[in-house]
Amino acid sequence: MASPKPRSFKGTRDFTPREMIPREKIIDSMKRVFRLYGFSPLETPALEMLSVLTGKYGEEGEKLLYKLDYKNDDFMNRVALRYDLTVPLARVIASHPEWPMPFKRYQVQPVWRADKPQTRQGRFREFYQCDIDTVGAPEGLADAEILALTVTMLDDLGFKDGDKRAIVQLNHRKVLEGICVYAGHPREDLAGFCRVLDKLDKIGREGVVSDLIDMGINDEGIDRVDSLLKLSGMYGSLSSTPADEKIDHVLAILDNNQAATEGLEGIRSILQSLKELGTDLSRINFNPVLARGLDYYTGAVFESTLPGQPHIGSLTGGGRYDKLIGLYGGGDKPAVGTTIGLDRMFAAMEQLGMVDTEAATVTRVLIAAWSADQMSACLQAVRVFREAGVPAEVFPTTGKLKKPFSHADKLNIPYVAVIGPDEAGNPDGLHVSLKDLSQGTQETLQVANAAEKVSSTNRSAPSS
RNA sequence: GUCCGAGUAGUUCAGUUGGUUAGAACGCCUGACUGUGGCUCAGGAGGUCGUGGGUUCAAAUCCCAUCUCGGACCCCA
Repeated sequence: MASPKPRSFKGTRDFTPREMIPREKIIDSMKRVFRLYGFSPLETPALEMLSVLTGKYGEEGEKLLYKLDYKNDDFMNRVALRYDLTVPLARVIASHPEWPMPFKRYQVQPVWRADKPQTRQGRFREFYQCDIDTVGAPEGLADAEILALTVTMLDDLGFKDGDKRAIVQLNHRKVLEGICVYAGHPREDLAGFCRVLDKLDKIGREGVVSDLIDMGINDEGIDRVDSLLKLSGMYGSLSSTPADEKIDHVLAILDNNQAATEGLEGIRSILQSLKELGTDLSRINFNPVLARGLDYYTGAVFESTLPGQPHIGSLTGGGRYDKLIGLYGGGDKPAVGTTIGLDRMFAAMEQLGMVDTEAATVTRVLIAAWSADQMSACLQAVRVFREAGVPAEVFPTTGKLKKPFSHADKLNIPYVAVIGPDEAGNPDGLHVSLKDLSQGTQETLQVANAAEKVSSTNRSAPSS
């Protein structure tokens, strides 16, 4: 019987050590920032009751749910893989009404979506999201903190300058509602209207205008929307206009629309808090036509993209969802948060050459015995390295030293420590011959001194 | 869900109007090197040409089907 070729499910990947090492580094640095802002860790199950997930993501999102087809046909007991981390959070909050508010959590776990994967665009069927949310705080500071954290995070990871510069875009659902009414489009189809506006960066101003005409919006409405498209910041002279000034522009255009006015005031207060938090406001672009797809947003919406890498979708995305938690009973609780797309950021970093994939192992010293007689000396030595905090391992076979050296070279292990009769039998105690593979230099010294030397030299910085 | 393109060694690919035993580079293994990697040199292993059918004296090559992968939409992280 021929065994079938092993392969992984489409849209899922294995992460090799070469990828996991930089990946864990990124996650660690993100978690550190989350904690600095007062967010605490939370995890939820991969499986959710189907009824918890349905009706939250809109028609498009719903199609992407992985529903589990197992023996139970009873709808009430059916199960699906989680689609995001926001809805599970809402469920957790709704089932713990006694928790003190505000509640701030971060969560780093995979989610699953049944759409067509496209690697270059950083889209997969299984991918990691890093969510931060604040529940139980009104619009303002909480929203600003999420944005401040997002900017800090992106800068930390290197998405700061030139073609690597990420831009955070900010808008408010109520502004969109105002624009929809102003264009003369029925409010019931706000979602459809938003979808067209949202395509601005992909199909351009002419594309949006022609789509709006197809929707049945008249000439006057088109002119009105067009005057706002110019303020998107996606192109043209107004792209560098300060947000305050743009808010005034939009306010002047939509001044007798109550929803828009409220939305603009919301944006203004978020920007004020951001300023006081010390965030560089030039990283934030107020874009009155930014829409975003998910149905549950009610207030501010935001996302960050790489204008230099348009094929990669948004790196982060989030917003305020004041009505979602109330759907599970117990009354509404306001909430705001963002998702940081780890895999998409990683894909972008790989394509931009920002990832160091040199190291295939975490081991820093490989210990090799000249002959079987020195094996026990090797075990003694590896213990010394480990106690000094140096990741070390013993090459398991003896024979030609070419093998352990070649192995170390292939995995980019920086040091090899050889123990032969001379080192093991040194009257001053156990010695090793420590070779620095990148320099090609070697010296024989006490094990403890070798461990000291290795732990004091940092791994060389990644070449750019 | 819609529209394109591609499947040949572990990887990236070449392979003429259909014609002997299907090639290269890199990688891998062995040796030159019985206390030492990278560089060099010599040798070696590795392929049912995605799968199934058809045309033909003859198919990696032409035709059909199918599967898989990649890209562009839609949507999103």
